[in-house]
Amino acid sequence: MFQCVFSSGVLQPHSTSCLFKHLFYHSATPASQKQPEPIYSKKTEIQRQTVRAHSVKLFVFSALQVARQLLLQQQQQQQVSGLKSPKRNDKQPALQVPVSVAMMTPQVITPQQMQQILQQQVLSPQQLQVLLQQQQALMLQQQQLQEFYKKQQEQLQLQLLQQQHAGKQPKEQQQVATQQLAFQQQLLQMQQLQQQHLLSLQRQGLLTIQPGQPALPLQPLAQGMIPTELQQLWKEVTSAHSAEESTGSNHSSLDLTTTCVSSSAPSKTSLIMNPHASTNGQLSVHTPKRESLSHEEHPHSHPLYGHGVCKWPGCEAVCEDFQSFLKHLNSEHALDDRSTAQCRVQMQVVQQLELQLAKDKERLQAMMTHLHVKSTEPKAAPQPLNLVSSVTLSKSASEASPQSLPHTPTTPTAPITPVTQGPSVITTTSMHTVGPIRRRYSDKYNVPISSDIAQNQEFYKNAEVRPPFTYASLIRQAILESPEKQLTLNEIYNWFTRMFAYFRRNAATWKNAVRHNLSLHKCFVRVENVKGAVWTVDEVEFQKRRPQKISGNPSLIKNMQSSHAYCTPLNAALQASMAENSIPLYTTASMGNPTLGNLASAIREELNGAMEHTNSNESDSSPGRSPMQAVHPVHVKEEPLDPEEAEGPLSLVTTANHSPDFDHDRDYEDEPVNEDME
DNA sequence: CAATGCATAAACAATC
DNA sequence: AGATTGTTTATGCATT
Repeated sequence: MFQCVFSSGVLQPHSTSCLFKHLFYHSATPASQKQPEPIYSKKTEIQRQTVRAHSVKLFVFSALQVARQLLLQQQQQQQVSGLKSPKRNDKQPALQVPVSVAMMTPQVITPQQMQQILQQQVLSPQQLQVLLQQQQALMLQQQQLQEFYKKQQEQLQLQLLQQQHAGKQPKEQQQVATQQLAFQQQLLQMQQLQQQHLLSLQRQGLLTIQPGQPALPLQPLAQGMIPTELQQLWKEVTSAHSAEESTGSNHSSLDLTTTCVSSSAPSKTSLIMNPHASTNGQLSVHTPKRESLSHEEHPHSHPLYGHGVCKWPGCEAVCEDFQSFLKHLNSEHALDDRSTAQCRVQMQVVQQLELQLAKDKERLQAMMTHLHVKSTEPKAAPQPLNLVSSVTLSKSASEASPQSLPHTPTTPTAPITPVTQGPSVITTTSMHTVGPIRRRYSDKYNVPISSDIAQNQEFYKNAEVRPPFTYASLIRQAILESPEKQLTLNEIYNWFTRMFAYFRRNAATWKNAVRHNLSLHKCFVRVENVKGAVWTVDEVEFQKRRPQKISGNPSLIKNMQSSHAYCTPLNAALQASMAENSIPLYTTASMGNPTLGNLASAIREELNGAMEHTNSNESDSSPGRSPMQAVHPVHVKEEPLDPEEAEGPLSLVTTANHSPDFDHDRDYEDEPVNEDME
């Protein structure tokens, strides 16, 4: 199915966003895989046999998940990503641009992942919240499942013991184990959902890590894929597993234990670990000897002991103190077939997870590599003109974070490179307070605003990226889009907030600017109406105001159009979560979607002097109709990040004081702004 | 370096 | 009276 996805299209060489759009377009079907139902449906039939398998597995899963999280966090810390994020375009299937097979490495991305990525790119805070909620729901489900199974397990444990006493032999146990495995698969799926979800979030984080430093593209990521801890963990598990495998099934427990005990390296004995252990990269044994050692080294931090209970899968026995826990461990979880079976199951689970993780990493890497290459290669911008970089950074921003300057890497080697320095940490707060920033729009380059907005509508709506147009242009656009070609001031406000996420904060600032522009420019004519006053546009004046400069330079236009696309909106929630994890994250204020505007319409509009407003719907419904792209292989210039990201906390502080409306971010958050235009 | 364009801030008045 | 709308001035930055 997935291959079908990638084999179905022809891709514009330049557009990462197109790729994502396309992928997203095809991702609807795979989404069904996310349904946890199968687990439930099968659980009843298997549960009787699944004594501890699930709990063991869950246990290991949680450990591995933590490990994976650690891994991903470390990846982020390495500031690798060079990925730009595509815009989410689920509402505009018409905009889907086919992806060429050549561009893709079909095996690297699963539909699920793709969809998740797509769904989570350019997330608005609301979207992310939903996702997080979903994840929480998943986790909740799992918890409930776990509890349920533990109950079942207690009963089954009794049965099992009875069976054993009654002379049941390993053979039957193996059968049980097999079924346990089957059940594990189910739970594994669920776990994978969570993991992928997490992974996606982390990817998002990766993607949001922004360029600015040409020299550090993907290598760090590739090399840093596997944190030391995880690698070690892997090694441990693998070696242990192989050790176990090498022994007869009947004696595996003994051998396994022997291996553990005899292991000289403390870190070589951990078969079961809890999240804490994995997080710390500490490995410990569950054998008595090892425990004592572990205890000495890390007092009361036994992987199998936490919150006063035994963490042995399916046990949960309450242990007053660590000593009693050790006693309990030695007495209840001594070497026997049961413990051995649990270990085996666990190892298999771990291996599966490792495989899955490896695959995911591979895919991620391939994706990033692919995107990196793609975005890099087409860049042939004749001039360093870039829309975003043309934006003026505020003084404070520049001073505060010189490295964060969104300068366009016009070199082919530095496309979407992550910024590894500069404002290393941008807090959620700072992200939200992108506040009054002085920046220059590229409006002067005459990018056809209507087509740009139309093409990137979803992007602008969700990403807090400042549209690369002047207030005057935006106001004009708002007015022209209205049926009556006239709007009240409030309607103009609403258009701004509705069309651009960016204008959902710092209302006082930009509203003032809007009013200022309306009054200042002759092209805006105030007309007294029955209900009050409306604003109209005097196109002649407007055209006077903006000399047409670049009609003849398509590449410039292209650059303009694509430039702002590579910025990724910082996901507030994501950032918050990262902040919670103390992950130094440098993110951008915007996430990009390189939706290249429809150049044809762009040029047309350009030539027409934008006199005749192009219907935005028109461009919406014609995805790949850009002749210009065909004629001129699009050169996507690696545009710099939105300067906002470069702003950094300092800028925030400096501007915050000036902004009377500084803290009114939510002014428009939930405000329905649909009165006009509809 | 000056001119220009734009963003931002703010004072102020008129109106709702 | 307070909020909104509209005008105007000032300032700073970037581009030309």
